[in-house]
Amino acid sequence: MKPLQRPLPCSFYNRDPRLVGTGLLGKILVRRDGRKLLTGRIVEVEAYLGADDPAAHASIGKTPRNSVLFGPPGHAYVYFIYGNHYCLNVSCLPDGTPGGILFRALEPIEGIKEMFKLRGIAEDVDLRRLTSGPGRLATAFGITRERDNGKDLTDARSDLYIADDGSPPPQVLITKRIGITKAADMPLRYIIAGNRFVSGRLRV
DNA sequence: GGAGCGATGTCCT
DNA sequence: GGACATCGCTCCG
Repeated sequence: MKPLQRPLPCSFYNRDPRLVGTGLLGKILVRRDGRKLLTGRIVEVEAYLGADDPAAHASIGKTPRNSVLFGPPGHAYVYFIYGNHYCLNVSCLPDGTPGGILFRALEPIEGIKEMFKLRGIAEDVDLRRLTSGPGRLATAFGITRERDNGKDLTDARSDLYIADDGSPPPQVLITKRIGITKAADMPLRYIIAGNRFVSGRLRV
């Protein structure tokens, strides 16, 4: 672990997802894959709440699939969507109260060559296509439900965690969430203003 | 560069 | 049986 890179503590996630979401921007997602180190700066996230948020997986109540969202804060909720893609979330709020943050885009930092390999695309492809989008970043970091669902993301000894590298908090832009049909107007998407690695399509 | 669409597995009703 | 927090390809401009 780098000197300036410390995992965010459990208490960071033990709050309203809206606060966790803005707080996560600029932080670092770290993956250890054998001897390979993959890191990326978080540039786009979305908040998903509980019973009051029809778009949230937690809104239908606790099921085997979404149980991590109802567990203790700071844990990875990984689900499989559209028969093709994994998506990474982190649980928020205390044990028993659901809520989470979806990771939508990263700015790749270390292990870029390995990310291209995991994505199965040529290395001359635009860097913005590497980790921009929830499905893409999960693939680039080798994240699957089988491997990572339920993992504690506050543990630096884990092969997947979230770190603070001490960089100053970025300017945050808030928009509607992307790619959902229910509660599509809630302003719960957070991006780093002006960052070129945020994902593309802005749905009306 | 943007709209349209098919692929495809899993979970819940 | 249908919905789904996506992606990459086609086709059209």
